[in-house]
Amino acid sequence: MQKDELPAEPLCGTGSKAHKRCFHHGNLRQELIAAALSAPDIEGLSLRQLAASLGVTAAATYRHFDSREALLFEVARVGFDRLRQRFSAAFDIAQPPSDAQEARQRLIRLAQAYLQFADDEPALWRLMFGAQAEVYRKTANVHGGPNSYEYLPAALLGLYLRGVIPAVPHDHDALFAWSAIHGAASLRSGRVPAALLPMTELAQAVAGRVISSMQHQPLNQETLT
Amino acid sequence: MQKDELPAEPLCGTGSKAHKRCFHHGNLRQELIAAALSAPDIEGLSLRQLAASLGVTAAATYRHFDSREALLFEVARVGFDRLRQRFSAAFDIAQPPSDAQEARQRLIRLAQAYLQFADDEPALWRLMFGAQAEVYRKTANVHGGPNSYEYLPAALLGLYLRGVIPAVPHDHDALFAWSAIHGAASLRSGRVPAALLPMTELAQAVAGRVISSMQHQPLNQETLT
DNA sequence: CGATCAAAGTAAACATCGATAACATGACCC
DNA sequence: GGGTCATGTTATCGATGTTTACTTTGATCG
Repeated sequence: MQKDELPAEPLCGTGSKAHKRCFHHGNLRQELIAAALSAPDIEGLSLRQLAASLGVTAAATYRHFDSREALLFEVARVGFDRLRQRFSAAFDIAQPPSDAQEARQRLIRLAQAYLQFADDEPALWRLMFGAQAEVYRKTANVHGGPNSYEYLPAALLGLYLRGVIPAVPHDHDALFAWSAIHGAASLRSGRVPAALLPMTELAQAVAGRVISSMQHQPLNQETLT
Repeated sequence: MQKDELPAEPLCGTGSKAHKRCFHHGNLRQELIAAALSAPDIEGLSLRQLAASLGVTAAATYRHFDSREALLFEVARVGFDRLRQRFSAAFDIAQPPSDAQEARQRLIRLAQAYLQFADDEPALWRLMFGAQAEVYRKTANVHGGPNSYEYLPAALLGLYLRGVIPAVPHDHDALFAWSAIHGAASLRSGRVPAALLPMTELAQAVAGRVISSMQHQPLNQETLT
């Protein structure tokens, strides 16, 4: 895949400065995580097979992780960090958008980053947002820097700042936007035929409609809370 | 739970009229499905435990299902049928909405049915729309009657017929609406805090915004395809 | 330099799982 | 009443996650 994000874990010696590596296999911990990351089905992977693929016994994994779950937990952590990196590439959260057009593009790029991630790393995506999402989501941001969850509200606020939408976005607007983007990614990941259009098109369709939903005050009949 | 939907499977005798039951355990097939339906984690259930809970050996299940997957497949079928029942209770697809207000309420009720289902039967929901969604979705409508997937387009068309939205809904509109509703259910099912507001509120917020996104023609800058 | 000792591997075992094969039984039909 | 076949049981297999006991390794220090 690519070089990984985790800081080098404690090597062998306790107090001394980090030498090269310890002995035996090297730092198995990282390799286990890396191997798991590139597995076609992360949630369903077998510890024994994973260990064997690294030329190591299954029991060796328990020197580095309490359980299979604990390994997946660390894998999910890497996943959330990768997602955050993609978000940070979509726009600089510290800088307001230059104009209305840029404000729109930010939301589109954000949606596209989300969708592209699900496309690029489907197994990792399923681990992070699948059945066990509740568990793994906790790992979302132990890291420093801006939180993954800050980007969407920031993008929506940018739309207001540049006059694209008439009111400060409500919490419900952010939830709605997240739902729409996440739902689109989920349907696409599930190969729902309608969601399999070219991704830039999908990102624009979703982001554009999210913006459209906020462009006019809710009409008289139903208050949208 | 409730009495189940599947027609009584072939009893013991081939040709005769249905007597009481066959012998041994009775119609194990139905009871396996029923027991699986009420398991706290359907995807993760163990055939052996399930069989044991019915006082039967694990091997007995293979008289009725080719594999564990085949059982889950049938469970998913029941799930999709239950979901369709909820949809059909939301509105009569054969009847156009009486007026604009009713057209709106139809979409809200549809969203609420979807969300309520995910709330009421979370394990079944995860089976149907989780990691293996692609597999199980095929079971969605073997049944007769209107397909689950027809309700959403019908609701959107109703909005147009009653003048709530100015144009015939595009396929992308239906995809967007589904994404938003499905995404909201997914976030809620994953206990994302923001999605844990009272469900009627959530349904209104989502459906209202879906409608709002279609109430005005897309503005000049981005064609929304 | 060599003894020490903890970190990091192995090997073997256990319980559980899905799945299969061989056998047993009892309901039904002629 | 005997045959037959659907439906159960028992026994077994290979794979899995996990634990235990043992061994190996090499960094550390007197």
